[in-house]
Amino acid sequence: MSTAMRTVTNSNEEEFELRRGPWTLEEDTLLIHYIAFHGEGRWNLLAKCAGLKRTGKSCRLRWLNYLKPDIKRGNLTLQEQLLILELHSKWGNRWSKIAQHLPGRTDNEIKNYWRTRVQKQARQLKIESNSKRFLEAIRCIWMPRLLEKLEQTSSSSPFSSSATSTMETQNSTITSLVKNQADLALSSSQETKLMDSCNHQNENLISMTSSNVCFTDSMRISILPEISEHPTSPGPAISNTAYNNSFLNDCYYVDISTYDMEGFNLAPMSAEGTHDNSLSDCQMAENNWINDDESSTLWEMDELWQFGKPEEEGI
DNA sequence: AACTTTGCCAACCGCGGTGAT
DNA sequence: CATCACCGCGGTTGGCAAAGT
Repeated sequence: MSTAMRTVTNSNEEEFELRRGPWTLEEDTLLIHYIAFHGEGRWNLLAKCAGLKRTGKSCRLRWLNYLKPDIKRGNLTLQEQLLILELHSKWGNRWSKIAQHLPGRTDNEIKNYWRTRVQKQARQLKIESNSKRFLEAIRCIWMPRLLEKLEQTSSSSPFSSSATSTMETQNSTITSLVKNQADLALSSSQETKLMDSCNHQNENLISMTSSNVCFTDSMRISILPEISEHPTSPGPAISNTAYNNSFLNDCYYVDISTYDMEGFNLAPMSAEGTHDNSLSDCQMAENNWINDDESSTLWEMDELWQFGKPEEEGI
């Protein structure tokens, strides 16, 4: 039987065909017009009244994830990625809740992003995507990297990228926050201290210089406005966000000076690179997990290796 | 060029919460 | 209070396209 059509027998009523699978243009039009006149909600009733041979659920999903006028299309911007990372660290797989803070983005889209991009990295590192270690990697490497990239794009071509063509409100808010944070961080010349998880592992692989991103209790990234439990439009209010994850209680210093974003394409490792042969054991990530134009790869092989190593030292 | 693998995303499914009866 | 229907959420799957071999 075709997967696009299933016969459903209703004990009380006539047998009718219930469509499944991809929506047709005609169905979309029907749904759009019906909602335009009658509004959304009461999905089962809506499906019947609109003459759609779909379940209410299906209609709701189609509307919310695809047809709704304010749905945003295209790659997630750096800001959006940052938001997702941040909010996920806060709320976990509460996709709907997270989506409320990304106007025009659906929970489905965010969920897909997480599964295809983020969890993929965890798989390749052979660590649990919800493990402390991976969360640390996200916070200590990925988010600072996004921040730096944001900093670069906002200063070099503030009006050119799609990142600035969408999410204008959040963009200006986050960008300014990011800038402040970056300035703050970069002005710090404190003694370098490696992240806990990187502490005793191949320290020579990460050359530290005087410019470091410094995350301390008092100035944790703060890239994001305080996100309320009940989001209000247009955008979240601004205030400092303190990370309360226990594993972040330590002060993390992440050297970003060694992360050459422009040349950061994790091209196939050269044999004479700085990397241990044992890297091959680690099934390192390929070079394009955030591979659209504006969000080049943010992982460095060295860093991945640090996090990809088996749990040790009581982390 | 043909085949296989991988990535992506739309859509479906099952479950739990909630309100109406 | 119990039951039912509906709704929303999160997990999972299927199918298509691109990339790789």
